[in-house]
Amino acid sequence: MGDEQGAAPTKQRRISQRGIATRERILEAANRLMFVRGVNATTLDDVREASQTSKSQLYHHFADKQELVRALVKYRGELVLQRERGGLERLRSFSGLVRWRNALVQANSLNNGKYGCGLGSMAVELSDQDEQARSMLSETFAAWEKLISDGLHRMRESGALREDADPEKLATGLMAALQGGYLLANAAHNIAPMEVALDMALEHIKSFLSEPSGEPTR
Amino acid sequence: MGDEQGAAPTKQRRISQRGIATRERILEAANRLMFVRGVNATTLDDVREASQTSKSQLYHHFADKQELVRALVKYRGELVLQRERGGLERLRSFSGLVRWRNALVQANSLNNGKYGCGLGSMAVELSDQDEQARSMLSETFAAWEKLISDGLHRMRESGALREDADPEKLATGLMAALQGGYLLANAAHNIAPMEVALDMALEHIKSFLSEPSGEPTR
DNA sequence: CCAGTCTAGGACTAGATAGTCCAGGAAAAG
DNA sequence: CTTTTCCTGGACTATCTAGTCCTAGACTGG
Repeated sequence: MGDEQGAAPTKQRRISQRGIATRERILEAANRLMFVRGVNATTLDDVREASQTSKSQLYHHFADKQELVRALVKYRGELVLQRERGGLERLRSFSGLVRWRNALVQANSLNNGKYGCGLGSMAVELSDQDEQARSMLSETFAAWEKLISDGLHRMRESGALREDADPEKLATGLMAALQGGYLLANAAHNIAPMEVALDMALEHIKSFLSEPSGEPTR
Repeated sequence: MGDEQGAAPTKQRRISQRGIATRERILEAANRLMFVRGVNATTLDDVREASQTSKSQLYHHFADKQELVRALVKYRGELVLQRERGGLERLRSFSGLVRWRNALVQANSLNNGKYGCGLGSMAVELSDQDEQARSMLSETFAAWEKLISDGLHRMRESGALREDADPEKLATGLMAALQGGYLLANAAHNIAPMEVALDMALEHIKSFLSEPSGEPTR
């Protein structure tokens, strides 16, 4: 992932606190605007205005719009992964997954599912347009899935999950249900499909829980 | 959705075969281009060139780009529903679902999952941009889900599916898995996540099958 | 075959948008 | 305090794109 912002390797730029803050302000504004309007429907002038900066600053910190978008992909990816690490890093039980599900649903129901997943929508918009962005997004999804599958591995090692459970596949299925849920909820302006989808995926995982006493699933 | 092309209601336009063919050619070209590049990244000049028509024809048949896009949403929706009707209308068994799954996977693997679902990608791109397009897409998704849930209802009535199965929820879950699968496959340029996601949803449905043990699934 | 209406072609315009440039100001270095 | 380097502002340009307009040709009904 280590790609520099276009600065020559020999000539190292001094970068001041103010500069860093400006760059951050631009990214933050781009993130906000492009989340609601989409990447292609957001102009640099929109970003400039919302970030209280100027054209030359934009082009000082980012070579062109494509680089800004790529930086945003990275930025948003890190935000999501950081948030998800909080909810998944210590995942050790099925009830932890349920709590994770509830947090996502609640977060998305604040705006009635209106805007979908920040990563998923970028993936749809950019995949056929910017190969580098696509591969970064793909890696981010993989890292996100790994947070889930790591948790499922822990559950399997602790005996909560049966041996024949495949954490990677379960994580992929859960992620697909999540993304599909976001998409349908966004289209319908209704959070329900997202809940149904996540519940399906959780039910599927549940069917791999070890059965200390009770019936298998139902 | 009977909205006229801007013509006054009293004055009805004659429309010739040639005109119909031109309109169709435009829609077909827009469909093709916007499928691979996305709606916003496709210009009217692209459409004009690809359809071998001219600006005035575009604006003769469609009031503006928004109307063209809306017509495309309808057009593509009808295409998908027609295709899906073929695969789902006579669905009566689990193995029918498996065949349906295989057909979708095979169709999408032709281009390595590169372009996702024509409806899903439009939904992501247009939902926050054109309320009317969003609601049409939402209705199309609902109709698609209904094709599935109708099949599941038939399965329940015939006793293949248990009484406690909820066809609507199962259909929503399957649709979400499908859309999420498309999205992840598109981002990864790899069909595998779509297969995993669909298999999860089918497995979930399978868990609601009546159990006279040996139910052949393949 | 004539008139009126529909269809086609493509040049043209207005506006938006990505990207450039340069002058002035702020911050660090000595 | 002076110099150098970096940061900021915003006017400016070239280009792209949606949308308009005018002319010519084709079809249909009488």
